[in-house]
Amino acid sequence: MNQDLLKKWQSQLLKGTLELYILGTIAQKDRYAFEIIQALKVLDGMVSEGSIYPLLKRLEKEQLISTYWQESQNGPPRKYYQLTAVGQDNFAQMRLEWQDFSHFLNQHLERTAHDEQPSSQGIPLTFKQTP
Amino acid sequence: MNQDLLKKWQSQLLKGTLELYILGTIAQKDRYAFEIIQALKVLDGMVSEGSIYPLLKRLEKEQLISTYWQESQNGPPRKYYQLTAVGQDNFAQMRLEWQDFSHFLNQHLERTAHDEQPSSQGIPLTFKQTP
DNA sequence: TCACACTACCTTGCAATACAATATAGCTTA
DNA sequence: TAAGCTATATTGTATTGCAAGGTAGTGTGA
Repeated sequence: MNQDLLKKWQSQLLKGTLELYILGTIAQKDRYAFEIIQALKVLDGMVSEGSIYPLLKRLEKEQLISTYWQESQNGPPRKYYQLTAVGQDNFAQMRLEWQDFSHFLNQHLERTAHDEQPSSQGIPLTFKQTP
Repeated sequence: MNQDLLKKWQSQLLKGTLELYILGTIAQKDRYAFEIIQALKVLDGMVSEGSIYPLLKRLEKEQLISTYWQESQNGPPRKYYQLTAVGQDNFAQMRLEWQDFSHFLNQHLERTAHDEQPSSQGIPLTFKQTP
């Protein structure tokens, strides 16, 4: 497959989910941006600084996270991020959304895999019918 | 949680995955746009026409799908979409990407759920180290 | 002392994409 | 003729990931 296309698609996959990932990371314990960025470098350059800082800023603006500064033994001081109460709520709900969604898509792909007898009633859908 | 925020996030979740979903749908059997749109209406208005038509156009331009017209018993003629050979390849690969990715994120969230003893080595990462 | 590397922060401009809104037109039925 | 459904399509906007670039503190070796 065209590697450019693939890369473009990967970055599209990140939309939305990157936010969830970061919230999850911070939910574990307080983190500073550079720490997160370093960790994500393992992903073959799928994510870069230019994504993280603006995202963190947005999350702070939306009051899902808050920050505090702390000295470091080796290097400049670090700006730590922590979940607010609202952020925790939000995270929990987004997490459920994600589970529903990924489950939905996986089921759909499952069907694609091994049914060649077309379902007579069109495309079955099972994703959350929340009112 | 703020319902607007949630809705915005849902639409972000779709980025990238909508493409995969559509390819999967067409992989099952040839489809026309309106059929897909109708089916997706079940999703509480998560997806609308304005997303589907441009997407299909893009996929055609990238030669992942091709089209043919066919008369309908009730209404205007329909434009059917089918996967090309390239499209099938692409679909298969995107599907693997998706599986890796969703698995990765689920694992990450899993860790978030029930470890309060912080892993001493920072954030563990297991997502595909493809060369 | 000077240069370099590393840690750490941040901003700007661009590209991709979902979506609301809107437009067009054929077919059916009253 | 008009309404209502089927069906396709386009335009403009907002969101968001990312490459590229910038600032500054700390440590190390020549």
